[in-house]
Amino acid sequence: MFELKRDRGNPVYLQIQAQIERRIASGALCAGDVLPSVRTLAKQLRVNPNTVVRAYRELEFRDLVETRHGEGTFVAAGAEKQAQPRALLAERAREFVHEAKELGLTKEQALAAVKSAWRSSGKPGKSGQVA
Amino acid sequence: MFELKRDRGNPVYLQIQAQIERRIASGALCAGDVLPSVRTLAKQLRVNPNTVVRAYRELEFRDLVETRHGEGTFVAAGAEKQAQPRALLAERAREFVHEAKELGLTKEQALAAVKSAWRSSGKPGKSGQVA
DNA sequence: GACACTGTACTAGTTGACCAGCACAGTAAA
DNA sequence: TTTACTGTGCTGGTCAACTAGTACAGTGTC
Repeated sequence: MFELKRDRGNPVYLQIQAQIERRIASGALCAGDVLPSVRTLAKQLRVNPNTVVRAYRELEFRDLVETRHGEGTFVAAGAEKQAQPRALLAERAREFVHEAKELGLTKEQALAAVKSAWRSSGKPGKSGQVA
Repeated sequence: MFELKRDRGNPVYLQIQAQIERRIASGALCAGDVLPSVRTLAKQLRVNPNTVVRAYRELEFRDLVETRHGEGTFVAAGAEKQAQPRALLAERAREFVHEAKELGLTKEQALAAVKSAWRSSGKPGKSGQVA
């Protein structure tokens, strides 16, 4: 059974995504397993089907699931291997957040640090130093 | 001289904030130094004074600068010590981004991981909301 | 007091993220 | 073919983040 916490800044589609991801990483969902249809899950969670679609789509983008029009959505082959490094990254994220909180940063500031790092890592040409 | 890159997802006020912070961390700006007035800097960067105000306000919240109504904005005493751990965090952010990119994540997914970690991390009071 | 500077506060427009509503299209079994 | 399921695509509403416009208020010098 899937569960949601409805509050802003905690998008539903990301929660759905994360829950499926965890089940794949833990082995509760295996390659070939069928996921609830978008309508079924949407009804269960009392959200719009499109919200579930969005979660499924991102999982598909990362090759964790496979959707077949008219048939359903399935756990992809090799999904577990995809999901595990993700779990590792979640651990890194927790470490980063821990340090940020110790410095008294707000969530926005922590996110800004990541965004900034993302930009400057993208273009190894110049290091973003301005002064 | 301050510089901006105008693109979405890279808020101007955060860029201003980051540049001032770097100058403090590097010693280019010292305690007591006066910063450009909000209007001066706004004119120079071709943005609205309020955008500069927002940057200054967040820096003030973190005790990096001190604003005095009618006088100006100054680098706060002890600002350098505040700025240096921040630079360390930027390093952590870079490491995190590096790993995320190796996993083939998009920026949005990496940010989602941080957001998720932020939520699930302890809720010690609240995280110093600014606005 | 007049003036030129400084920061402050309120309001509004633009944009994007998120979610919902609804119609459309593919698949499979009776 | 019909029916009941499946996913897809388009559109619009709501909300928050970001930025701008404009008026207000404090400080210092003449």
